[in-house]
Amino acid sequence: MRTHLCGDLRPDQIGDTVSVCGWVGRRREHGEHLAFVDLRDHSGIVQCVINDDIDVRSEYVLRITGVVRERPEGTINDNLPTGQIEIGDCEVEILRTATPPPFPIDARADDVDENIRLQYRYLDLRRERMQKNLRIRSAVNAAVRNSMADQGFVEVETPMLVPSTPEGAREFLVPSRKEPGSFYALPQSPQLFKQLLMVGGVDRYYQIARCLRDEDLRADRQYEFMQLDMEMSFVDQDDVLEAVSASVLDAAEAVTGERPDPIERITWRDAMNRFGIDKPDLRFGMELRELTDAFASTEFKAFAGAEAIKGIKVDGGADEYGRNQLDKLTDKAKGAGAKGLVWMKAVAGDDGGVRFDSPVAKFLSDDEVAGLAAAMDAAVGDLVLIVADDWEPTCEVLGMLRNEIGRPPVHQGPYRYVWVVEFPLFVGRDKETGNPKSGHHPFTMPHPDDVDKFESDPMSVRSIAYDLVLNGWELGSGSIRIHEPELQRRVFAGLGISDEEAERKFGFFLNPFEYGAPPHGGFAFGLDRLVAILAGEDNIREVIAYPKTQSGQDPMTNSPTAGDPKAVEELGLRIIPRVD
RNA sequence: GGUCCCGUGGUGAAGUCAGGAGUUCACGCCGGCCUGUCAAGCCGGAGGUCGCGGGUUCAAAUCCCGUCGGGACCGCCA
Repeated sequence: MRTHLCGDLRPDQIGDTVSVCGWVGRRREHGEHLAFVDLRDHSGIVQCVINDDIDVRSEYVLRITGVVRERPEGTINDNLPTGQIEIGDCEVEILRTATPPPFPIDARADDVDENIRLQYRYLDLRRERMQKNLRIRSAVNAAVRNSMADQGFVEVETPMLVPSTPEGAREFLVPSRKEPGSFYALPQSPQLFKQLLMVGGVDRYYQIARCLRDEDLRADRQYEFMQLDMEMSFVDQDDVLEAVSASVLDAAEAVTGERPDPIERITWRDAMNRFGIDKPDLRFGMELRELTDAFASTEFKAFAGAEAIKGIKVDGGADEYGRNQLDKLTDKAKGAGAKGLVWMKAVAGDDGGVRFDSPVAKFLSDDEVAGLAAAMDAAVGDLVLIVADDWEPTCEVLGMLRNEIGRPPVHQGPYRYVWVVEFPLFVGRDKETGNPKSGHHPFTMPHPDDVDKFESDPMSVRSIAYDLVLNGWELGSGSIRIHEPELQRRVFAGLGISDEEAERKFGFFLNPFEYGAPPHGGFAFGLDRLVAILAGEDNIREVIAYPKTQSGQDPMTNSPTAGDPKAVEELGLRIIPRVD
């Protein structure tokens, strides 16, 4: 039907008779004998000069055959890639008329209520921004596939109907018709299957896998999302990190044309100490500073005896933050679990040095003030925020404040990838049993140097688990897995899981290891998140063709919908009336 | 489960704090004029249950209560 794409026409084609197909964008009519029509397809727009009085309206679908010609002197449009030429002597074929769209099919729809964009997603997708995002996504998928294939990985599909597993994210359940009362689950990840592929001798597996989790939605979370899922046999952590790095950097290069620097590494403990979070955003400073020593012998009660005292400095923030805003920051800090927040404004002292304006200044000695100014490297006009508490909450609260105050939108600025390694094996404790909980999952390899601390100090045991972080978003995580039973038993013991319980909960998964599980490890990273950041979006819905809203609905199809009573009955289900 | 923000012709906004006739602006739509525009221009016109329900009031887009929908975040996401 067509010889060229609209956006591809250039002065090279001058004199050629071409056919293009697309949608009518803007029209500029000058009476019966002259009209300019911008014809649009996914490649861009081209101006067609129509000398008939043919009636073409917004979003009509046309096939136009005409001659490419140079635009007359003074009518070149530098804002368009096709702006040097136009199509004249146009023969217009209306392939389909159209009712006017509810919103303009151009950048102005960026401001349209997202619900309306999603209701008419097929129109939204016609826009340049969405076309660009879909193509970036496709390029990332292709680059990742190429990269994995180049590295000797084998693409294997795993089932979508899987057994329900006891722990982890809430699953979507699928009722079985043949066995009423029984359910499949949709996979929250292919974890079980990929590790068994290693037992199966696949050696290097990957899959662009759809994962489903019935958890609340966010800017970076959808019910369904895509992961580059991979697993490798006979490897250590470096092998996995290198393989993942290669595919991520290949994908980034495919989109931006520039290969990022090798990805730096930081330990979990350093990340917490310096940034107060396990997914640090390295694009800006404001690092946490250590103040524990500076207040080692303080009389100030809020600081005395605290396990950790740390601060962050807001450059020039003294004037910017009034009492009102400081109160809000304090509320936020308390909301995050802090006992309180100490703020100090650096002002000029009588001796030319720095002293601090603060409600607590009077409790601090001259030595402490000097130590604080030095440790924070505070200059006149700076705002210092200090938290004193146990080590982890101190870090977390300041990390939250650091992000709150200094963090740019996720897509902005340079791309800062970072590996966070040596995550703790256990994180927190179960509210009911008091047992430690797995940081990553129960099959994660403990750090070999820490194995003897299992019983004496379990919470300090590190693991061979790692996250990949980009601009403060967790792209993904992985670990080296436990492949031999004695170590697995010790980890289960640390988690408070007995042999019987382990057999009951995880037997189906671990018993196959008895037939010879190779040492193995793997990783999975979220493609939606990577694509969103590479596309300059701060919301993964913008890079998903048909996303759901925060309440899990699709305004275009109105799903979820009530189940057909017959179908429900056939599944052996009965709907319980909702009680509020 | 919680905190905060938003909902006004097809679209985007102003109006809401401080109640007084569905008022205004831009885009779009319909009709007319117009042979070099590109956010075309000029003239005219149509189009709204101010998300929904209740309350207060002589009077509600505006105040109060509830509810629905959207968004950001906390919880949750081994």
